Amino acid sequence: MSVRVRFAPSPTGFLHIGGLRTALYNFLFARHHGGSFILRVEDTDQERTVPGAVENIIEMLRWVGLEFDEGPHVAGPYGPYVQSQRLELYQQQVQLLVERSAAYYAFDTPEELEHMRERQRRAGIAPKYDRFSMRNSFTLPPDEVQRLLAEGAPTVIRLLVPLDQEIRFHDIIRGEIAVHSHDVDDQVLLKSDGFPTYHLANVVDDHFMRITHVIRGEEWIPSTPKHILLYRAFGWEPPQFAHLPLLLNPDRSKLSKRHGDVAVEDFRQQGYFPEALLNFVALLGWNPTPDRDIFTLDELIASFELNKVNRAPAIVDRKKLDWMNAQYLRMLPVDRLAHELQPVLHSLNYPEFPSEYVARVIALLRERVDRLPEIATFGDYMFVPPRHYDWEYFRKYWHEELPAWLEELSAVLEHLEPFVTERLQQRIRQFAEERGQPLRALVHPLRLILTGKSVGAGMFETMEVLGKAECIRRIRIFLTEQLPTIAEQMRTA
RNA sequence: GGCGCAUUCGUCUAGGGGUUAGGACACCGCCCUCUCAAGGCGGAAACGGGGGUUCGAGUCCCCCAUGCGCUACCA
Repeated sequence: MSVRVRFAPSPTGFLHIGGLRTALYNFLFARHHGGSFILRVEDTDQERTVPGAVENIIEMLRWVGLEFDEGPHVAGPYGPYVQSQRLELYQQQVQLLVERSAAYYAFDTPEELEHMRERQRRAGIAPKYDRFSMRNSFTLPPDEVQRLLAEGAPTVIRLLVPLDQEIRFHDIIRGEIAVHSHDVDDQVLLKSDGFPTYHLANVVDDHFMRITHVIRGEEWIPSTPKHILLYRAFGWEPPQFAHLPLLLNPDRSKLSKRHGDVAVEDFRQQGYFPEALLNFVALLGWNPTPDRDIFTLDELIASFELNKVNRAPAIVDRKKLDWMNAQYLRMLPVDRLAHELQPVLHSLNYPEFPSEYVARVIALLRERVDRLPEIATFGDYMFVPPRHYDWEYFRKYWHEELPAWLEELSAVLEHLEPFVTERLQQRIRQFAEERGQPLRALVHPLRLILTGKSVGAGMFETMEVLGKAECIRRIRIFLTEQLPTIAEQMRTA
């Protein structure tokens, strides 16, 4: 039987990186075994469903390169893939359970349930549906039950959990897990609005969609016994289970927005590469080989093994993501990067530049930043003349004769051909030596004049990319507009 | 409270009876150097505690502690 797995988000918000990892592991498992990767939308809670959430989830997964084989947007033989479109199926199936006495009707109001829990809390016992004291088909006479049903009174259907039984199941990641039926609640299966709860819909769909492996978050471990009970009651073979460890904030709390960005969309917006984000998230809870950290999707697929996934939760470390993204920034082809940087340059209102030029700037600066968009800000001087100068830096290398040298150097550069790194290096070094100065006495002022900053790529490489005309222009502007006043300050200071 | 899951450097992890407990990020130092990076070299840094089992436990078992999850007509 071929492997079939599903990613089953509820459309209640944006895809966050925990969801991304769950989707990724499902995807890796499916691809590794040549199986199918299915999207199923679990929108059984009318109140919490957020319009547009499904589209966002699909778009984010597509952005990182995870494509589904079946789902609401691609169809498939086991649809519909949206639970709100399968209500009739759940209702039919749960009816079977009632007929087999594996489930029963209950008529309690929310207030009655609240009172029950209040009593239990005061008595110091675990809150759990009390089958024998509430209003349901156990406590009510049959004709009364019939009457309530006929009247259309608010009704739910609950799972009849066996009284004294150990429920056990095997988890691929964690091994045997056992829970006593005492500790399993008579879970609502069909809500009074006719919608199924997660538990019912999940089991029914996994069965009819022929899901072979359920790979989901650890928070589902406590309800898996209910699912096992349902499979038994239906007489179906349960799928295999694998519960993934949680992803945590740096303070070990459950991943949340309050601790920074968690939505995949946020990372995209900040200029992280999809490859880097996916690579990073893949290594939270699993690693293909301990000797390196950078893997292609194909490599991840080839080495993925569910039973090698860790059991302990993992903390999301932004620093490592930054490092990983930087690795990709250095190895991705510059023409792609240039293409992606153009919109950023545009949004910053920089003039238009040919991709050829943008590519050269990227090659020049990519080792100095973590994310592509930073090139536009860190290297702003490659696109517009410096507007601010780091005078502190300038002061450090100030020399009485600097104004004169700059005049002379400007003339020298005018005649330098070709205007390339090696020639610049050689000529400026010679220029400094002729004046009994170390190279840095010229390079630093030049850097300030050309870039406004104290940091950046190699000066000669930078000059070559900037081009002769622009270099000379910036020196001339500096000489006439900045130097007269600044020189005066330097002398008096 | 009950039930469940988990526990190796600060973080991600390798390890599955015999290891100087390895790698990566971050951190510190040195080298390189026109600055900043990158890179190279080096450093500091971990098996939560207690009992067992065994000739021998990070590795197996039990207890405790701690953390997290679940405990809805949410998923």
